[in-house]
Amino acid sequence: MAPRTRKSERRTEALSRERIIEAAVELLDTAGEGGLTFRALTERLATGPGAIYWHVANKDELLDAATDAVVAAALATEPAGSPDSPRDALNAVALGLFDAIDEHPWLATQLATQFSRGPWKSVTPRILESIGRQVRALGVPERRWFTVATVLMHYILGAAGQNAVNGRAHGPGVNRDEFLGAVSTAWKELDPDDYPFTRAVADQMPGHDDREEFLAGIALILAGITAVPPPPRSHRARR
Amino acid sequence: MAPRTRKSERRTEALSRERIIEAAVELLDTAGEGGLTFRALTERLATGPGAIYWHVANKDELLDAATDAVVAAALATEPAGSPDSPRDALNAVALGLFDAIDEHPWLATQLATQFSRGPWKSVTPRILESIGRQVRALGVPERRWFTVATVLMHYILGAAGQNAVNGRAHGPGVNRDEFLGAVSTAWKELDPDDYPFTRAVADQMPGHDDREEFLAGIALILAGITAVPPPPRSHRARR
DNA sequence: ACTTAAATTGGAACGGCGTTCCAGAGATGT
DNA sequence: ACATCTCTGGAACGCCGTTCCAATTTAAGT
Repeated sequence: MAPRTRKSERRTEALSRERIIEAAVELLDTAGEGGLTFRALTERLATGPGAIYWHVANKDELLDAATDAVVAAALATEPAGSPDSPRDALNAVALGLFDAIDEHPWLATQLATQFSRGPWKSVTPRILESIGRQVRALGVPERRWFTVATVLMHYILGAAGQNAVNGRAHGPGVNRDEFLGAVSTAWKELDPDDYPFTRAVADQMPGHDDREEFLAGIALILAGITAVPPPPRSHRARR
Repeated sequence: MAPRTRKSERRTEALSRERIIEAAVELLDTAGEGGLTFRALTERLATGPGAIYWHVANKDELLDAATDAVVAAALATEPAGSPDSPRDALNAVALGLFDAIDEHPWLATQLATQFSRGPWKSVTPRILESIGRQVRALGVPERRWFTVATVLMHYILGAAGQNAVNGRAHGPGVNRDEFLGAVSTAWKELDPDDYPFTRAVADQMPGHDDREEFLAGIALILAGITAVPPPPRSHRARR
């Protein structure tokens, strides 16, 4: 068979796992979730698929690594000795994730799908740890650590992902206010018999400030912590 | 050009959007998220792609429809006049979603990605309405409806999705307890300096009952409702 | 009953994706 | 100089969602 022709010269700057992950993040940021393909990656890195597969097992691992890198960076900001209260520190962690998801909208989907597959891998402990430390600092009894941290984590990721979507462009010239207004009016056209609640909240949606609403949710959960906790386990008020 | 040869006879039972969605759900249930392909669908329905595309715009719409159908069915159970307290009714809604996600594990991913794209379409108001009605019945002041319902929704969907993953097979002969045990031991091998909290909660994870833990999270949020609400809006303590 | 138009079907083909394969170029040691 | 190992990137494979369109069934008009 004919010998393969080698045309281009070898890369000058060596390929590395870090460079690949970095390029993947940039590609996801600029071209969206569907923008990360091995072909786009090979073009951007001026190489071939085999070179990438030498450093990375497959696309899932690459996505995991990109997610982990961005989340780690988001949680690493504000490390130094800010003598804030645990509440403020928790809000800072939450807003850090909020901003990271806002800046990299693909994170929302990626975190969700990563939770739904190999959920307890690298990124989950990272987030749980950051939240959990503040939960512990708040004086929550250890028995309830898991419940409280889990509630906070799910709310933070869910709400941040939701709000990140609101702020994105949904077509040419559609900004956040227009988008939320469109949703609001769409909800007000729902059947009054089937959707009384949704119609009622449709009014208060367009006006609110995202971060404030987000923090209000966290405050609500924290208020639940200080309230009388239900007895240990399987011991709720009965008889 | 040569005339196409027509070999098989036309379907006896007519194809319809409902039949396609039904087949899609079955395919997702049996073969997993990756199991739904147009080729598998054409084989199962004994037809061709064009026939399916006549009834359904594309795969995303099909996934949306499948998700909506399953969620609607889950929320439609327990309609009749059970004179439960709003708390019990809310728990019932939450457990309905919990069970639906447990029975159709692809729902977790699908709901998450659907939230991250056209988030305010059909399925979101459906869930928000079911939760919101109970929030209203609980006597929550209208100003806080959106916050409370949103917190509950994000927690319910996040935690239910997470727990659904735990219960699934992750390889041959790996059941829930083994899986959680493996996660627990993996967490206990994390760096004690970097992950003190995660290591601490690793112990209490394998033992707990899923539903009880799930409901404990909801109870925590509900406890926050009755606690003193933070001042109206844009009025938090500053300066 | 015959004709005609519209609704519906399903086979073939297209472009793009993740992935695999492997010849060979650079580096390194002998 | 050679042998060996690391790393590269072009070509090709199989599967995917989707499109195209001839063929067929159904419905309507006469």
